[in-house]
Amino acid sequence: MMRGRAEETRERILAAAEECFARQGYDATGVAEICEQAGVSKGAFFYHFPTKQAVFLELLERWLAGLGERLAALRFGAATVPDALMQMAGTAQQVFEIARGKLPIFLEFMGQAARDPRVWQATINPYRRYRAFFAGMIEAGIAEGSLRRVDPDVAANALLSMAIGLVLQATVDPDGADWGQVVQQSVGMLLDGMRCTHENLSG
Amino acid sequence: MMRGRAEETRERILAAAEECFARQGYDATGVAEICEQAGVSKGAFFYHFPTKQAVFLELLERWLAGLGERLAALRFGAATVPDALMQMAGTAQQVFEIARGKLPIFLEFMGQAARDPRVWQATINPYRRYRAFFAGMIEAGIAEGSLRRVDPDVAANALLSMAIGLVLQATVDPDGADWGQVVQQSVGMLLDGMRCTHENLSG
DNA sequence: TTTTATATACCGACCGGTCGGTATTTATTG
DNA sequence: CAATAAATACCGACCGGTCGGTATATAAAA
Repeated sequence: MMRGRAEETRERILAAAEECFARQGYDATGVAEICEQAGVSKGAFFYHFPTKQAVFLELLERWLAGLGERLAALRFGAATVPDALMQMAGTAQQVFEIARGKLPIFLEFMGQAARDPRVWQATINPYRRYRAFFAGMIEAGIAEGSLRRVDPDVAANALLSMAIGLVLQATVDPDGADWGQVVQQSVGMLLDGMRCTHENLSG
Repeated sequence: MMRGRAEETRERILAAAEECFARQGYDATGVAEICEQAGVSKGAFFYHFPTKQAVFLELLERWLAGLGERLAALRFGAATVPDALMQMAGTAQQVFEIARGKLPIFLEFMGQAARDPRVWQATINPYRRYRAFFAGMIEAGIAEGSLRRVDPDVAANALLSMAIGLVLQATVDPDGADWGQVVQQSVGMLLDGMRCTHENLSG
């Protein structure tokens, strides 16, 4: 019957917090506000979470885990590595549309990570996994002959930097461009410098 | 002669605020704390600035103006456009060293810009100038024959995205890499996709 | 003295978190 | 099954403390 009532309350708190954090930022969002939006009392809030920061951290972990899953899923859906990367860039359009207005929480995550050691720890490990993941893809691309013999770590870093920069711009200036398209163009241009062309294949 | 005593107070407040914001973030920094660090009373603070946010905004404007000047200065110091861009990337090393520990304020700026309309206005205009500036450089590069016929706007966007992403990473994880070097490698890789000739010796 | 500049004391709003108590669900027992 | 006990989930008033900002006093300069 009421099985999982507590669980549902937890989820409602998390959802409300996510929305508030995205709209106003972590500090500007009061616990009372989250509770009101979740239709839950303050008592319930502190029954399910020890502190406000705990909510933030759980949100962060879910977000990072979801991102990792999505990346991994797209990894094996394309024939060649450049294709896979372009396909990832292609999904950016949908991601931006879906996440519109919810994106500022990304900034919040970064900002907290730069200062709070706990948040930093929770962020940096997935981040390094992503970097290794991309480096692995580049390596595979070189092995399959679709990419030049670039340094995989450098290329992965360049790719990640661009991705981060694009997300940031889309966050701050969502109406400034068709970011979905910009992502494809930008990544495409970066890949042009890594693709294996006949001119530079054998030196 | 006490000429400029008020001016010096102002500067001390700004410097103290910059340091505090960088170390703890905007919200976590109290006016009292800024005053203490500046060796100034709260009365002096609110004599020179109407609100805490006004301090933040002036800091932001100075920062953006300084960045613009530095970019413009480097524009005409190189023979070709790719050279100029690589030279800009080269200065990143110094910038990161100098700004070490002062970089988190960049995140603060972005975070506020995503939410506060006034901060957004103060940020977006310089940002668009930078984008136009880079687009102009790319165009010049094409004209001088050192770059392929890429879309200048797209290329400028890619360049800016990468720059933003790199600064962000260096902010969150300053010890995670030799960012100065990473900047050069990443920008170099992007330029490889835009260069006209393939004289690059891939390492 | 009038104006400018800095200092001190203070206010009201607000915030994260606590606490004593209540409702609801689950387990136990007759 | 019903009755009861125990554990779980939730409520909302309240507290200590902080914060941005103000009011007012004082010192220096013009």
